[in-house]
Amino acid sequence: MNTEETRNKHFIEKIIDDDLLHSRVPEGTIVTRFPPEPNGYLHLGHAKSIILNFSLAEEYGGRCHLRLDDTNPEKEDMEYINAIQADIKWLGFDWGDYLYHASDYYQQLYEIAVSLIRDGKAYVDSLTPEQMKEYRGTLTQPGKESPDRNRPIEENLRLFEEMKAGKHPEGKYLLRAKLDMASPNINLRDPALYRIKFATHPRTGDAWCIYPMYDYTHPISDAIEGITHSICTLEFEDHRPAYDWATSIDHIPHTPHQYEFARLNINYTVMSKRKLLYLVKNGLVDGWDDPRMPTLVGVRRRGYSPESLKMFVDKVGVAKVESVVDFALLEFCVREDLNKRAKRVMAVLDPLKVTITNYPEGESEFVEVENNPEDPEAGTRMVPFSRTLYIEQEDFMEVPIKGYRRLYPGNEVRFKGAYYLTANDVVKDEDGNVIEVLCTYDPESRGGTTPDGRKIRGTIHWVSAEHAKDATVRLYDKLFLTEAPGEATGDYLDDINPDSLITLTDCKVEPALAEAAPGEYLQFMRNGYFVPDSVDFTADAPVFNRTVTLKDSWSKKKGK
RNA sequence: UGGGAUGUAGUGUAAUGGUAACACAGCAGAUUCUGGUUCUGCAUUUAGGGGUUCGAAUCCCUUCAUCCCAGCCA
Repeated sequence: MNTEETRNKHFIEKIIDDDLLHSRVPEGTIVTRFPPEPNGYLHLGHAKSIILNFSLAEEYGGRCHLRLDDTNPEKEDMEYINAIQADIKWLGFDWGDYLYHASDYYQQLYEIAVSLIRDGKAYVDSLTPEQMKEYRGTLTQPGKESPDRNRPIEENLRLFEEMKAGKHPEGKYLLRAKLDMASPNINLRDPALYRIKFATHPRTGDAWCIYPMYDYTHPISDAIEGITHSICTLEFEDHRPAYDWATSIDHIPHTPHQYEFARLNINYTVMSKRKLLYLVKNGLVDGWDDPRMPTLVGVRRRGYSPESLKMFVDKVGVAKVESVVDFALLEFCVREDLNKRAKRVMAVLDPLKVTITNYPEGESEFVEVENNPEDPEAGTRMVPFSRTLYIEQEDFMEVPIKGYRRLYPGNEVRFKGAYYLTANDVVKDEDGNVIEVLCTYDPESRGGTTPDGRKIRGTIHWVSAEHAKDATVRLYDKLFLTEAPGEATGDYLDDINPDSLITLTDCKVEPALAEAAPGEYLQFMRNGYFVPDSVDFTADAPVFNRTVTLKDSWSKKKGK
């Protein structure tokens, strides 16, 4: 639901308001539905549709059905049917008792088709696919009527019955609606209603060998379920007349209406099932749930929260303009949400050893660090501190650049929650690389403040060397290098980002992180938001995925 | 080029005849035990051309641009 203080209603809400005002809604309540075809995993584009449909139902006190649109057994699979349900639940929506499948209506759909034939409104056609194409005409030229268009009703009835009984091979016959072959709208040039397919359906098995088409099934399914507002994407605008035709067939119990909105497009990614499937099948990613994928299983494993997705969809809005949303908006929403809920912890991704020369050898202590400055309820935790620590390589410069306020010789910085340290000397390897920084600490600064109240410009994170756990950290970046993958060369694969995944294996993390729970939202202080990987994380070998970086104004400034 | 739709800052979305706005992105600055957060400020917008009107993003005409449709896919 919309959590903004106020937001202008979008055009679908305005339509609903108007329908409610004029009592055009049976039962006085709206009914929406999310109708995916179970032929792949759900992605961010589906999330927009799911959130739109379910939120509308919540907002108006109506209900939202989940209907699996399973009318093409060649493409559909139980794997997808299950995954879709899991994804919707993860998003936080519940269809309650209203789980349906288009296949639930096969018998009814069949009977309606028979009545259509009886009424002379549908006929069995024997045109081959090639002839069909030819007879259909073109965008600028009307089609012509099939010789079978005036087949006697009795014969149509008999043939359709034979189709259903499996007496004819695939492609031999087709049941078509008798509409208008000269219509400028090609969807009205006697659309196919039923085709023969000897395929095993994931739910009905081999019970049927004729399967109803989308333009016939979808509107009638909506009508049967009492859907009031059937919301779909823009490319179905041309199908609305077919939708209206189907819902006006005699004895259809109710007349739903279709409204179209613009699908969600995001730059730097691809959203078509075909392309995503290709990435998976060819090992360009590690599966549908690869954290770089725009699939719901992918972003979930990446560490995006359902709330951040809802915020994103809310900010994107609902309109009829074909648009491409900036990836940065998605990342903003993720940060915005995670900032409130992520537990702050310290993890060093690129370790550099620091030794405190005036800290007693062999000793250690615990310092108290807050879990989330944004959330007073989050409390604090105790983190071990000792003579030898790790900090980020980035946080030390032997010769500091302008504006640098981290550790450098002679500079005093605060080690988060612990003490003030001053760098005095470095140890180098034979190549001249700094491999260790020698510091002294001020025992008076324990807890991060001193009695004299002196100001410290820099605060950096750290872990105690002897207490730290080794961890693997996966840094994810955009899957594509360009805003519109494939736009320049015609092949989206040309724009794949070779560095979309960087795996760091020598990271040092706070000991408590070994007990992190997969899916727990974390912020590695100053590094970004991370989540334990839901597949590979173990206490012995922790693996973390970077969800999103922190906003970073320093690297920009530094680059100038 | 037949039909259907759509054009508002860089991006997305409001404003439906009465001061063009919100968010993201960008750029400054302040605050800060995260160069994060928070706060403040700045720059940038009605596709073009006509018309109606005291007044037009909004109404009319026209041009242009973009998207969708010729599956026995959804």
